[in-house]
Amino acid sequence: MGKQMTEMLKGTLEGIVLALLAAQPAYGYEITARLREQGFSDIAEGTVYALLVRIEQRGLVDVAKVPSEKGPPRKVYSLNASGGGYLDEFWNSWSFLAERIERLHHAKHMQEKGE
Amino acid sequence: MGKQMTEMLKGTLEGIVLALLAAQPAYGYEITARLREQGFSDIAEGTVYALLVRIEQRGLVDVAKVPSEKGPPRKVYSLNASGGGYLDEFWNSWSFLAERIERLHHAKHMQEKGE
DNA sequence: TACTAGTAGTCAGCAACACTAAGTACCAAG
DNA sequence: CTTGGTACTTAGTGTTGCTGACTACTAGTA
Repeated sequence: MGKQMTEMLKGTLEGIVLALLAAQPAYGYEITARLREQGFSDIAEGTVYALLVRIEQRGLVDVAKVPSEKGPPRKVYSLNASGGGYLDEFWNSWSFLAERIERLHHAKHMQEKGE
Repeated sequence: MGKQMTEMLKGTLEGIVLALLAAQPAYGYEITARLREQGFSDIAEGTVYALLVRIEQRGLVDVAKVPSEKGPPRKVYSLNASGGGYLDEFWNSWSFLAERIERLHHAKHMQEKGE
C-alpha cells in the first residue's frame, strides 16, 4: 500500500469499520476479510484488531464471545447507541472534508482544461 | 476542531496544501489564511509550517525568500515537477478512498429509508 | 506422528502526522 | 514603549496504522 493511503486511512479506517458494524455485527477476522473484498487489499490484520480494541475501550461497540468451529473463539462486535452517535459525527466530518477536497479536485480539472 | 477531523486530516492536509500550491505559489501565513477561508477554521499555524518543512525536505516544492513589508521575510513555496507527480498520486489515493467510503455512506441512507 | 495451512486473536515497537505552546523577528500605530 | 499584526521556528505530546512475532485451535496430508 502506498504511504499516502496509509496516512489517509488514519481517522477514516475507524469510520469505515464502524460503518461496517452498523450494517451488521462482525468479528475481527471477518471485518478484515470484508475490507479486502471492498478493495482495501493491504490493510494489515494487526491494524484491524488494534482498532477494535480501541473502539471497544471507548464503549462504541458491544462485544460477545462466540465459539468457532475453526480456531479460537470469535469476538463479535456490534455498534451500540454511543457508537451510532459517534458514527454520525464521523459522517459529518467526512462530508465536510470531502466537499472541500472535491472542490480543489474540480479546480484542478478546470486548470487542466485551460479555463 | 473535533478529534475525528484532526485524525482525518492526517494524510489529506498535505494533499490539500499541495493542491493549493498547484493553483498558485504561496507562503505559510498565506496558506493558513486560505485554509481558514475555505472552512478549515481551526487548523493550527504550527501544523502548516511543519507540513511545509516536510514537503520542502522531500523536494516536492521550490522555495524563494521574498522580503515582506510587514514582518520577517516570506518563504514562498511553489509546486515543482516532483510535487506535481506526488499530487497526482494523492488524487488517485483520494479517489479510491472516497469512492469506497461514499459507497458505505450511501448504504447507510438506504438503511435509514428502510430499503 | 509431524507438518502444513487456515482460522482467530494478542502484543511490543516503530514511523508519520496534527496539535500545543512557547519563542524569535520585524514593523507600524497608539 | 507597548501593543498588535505579520511571519516563521522549535520542542514535546497523543493518536494512528504498520510490522513482525507470537499463541491457540482445527483439519488435512505426507
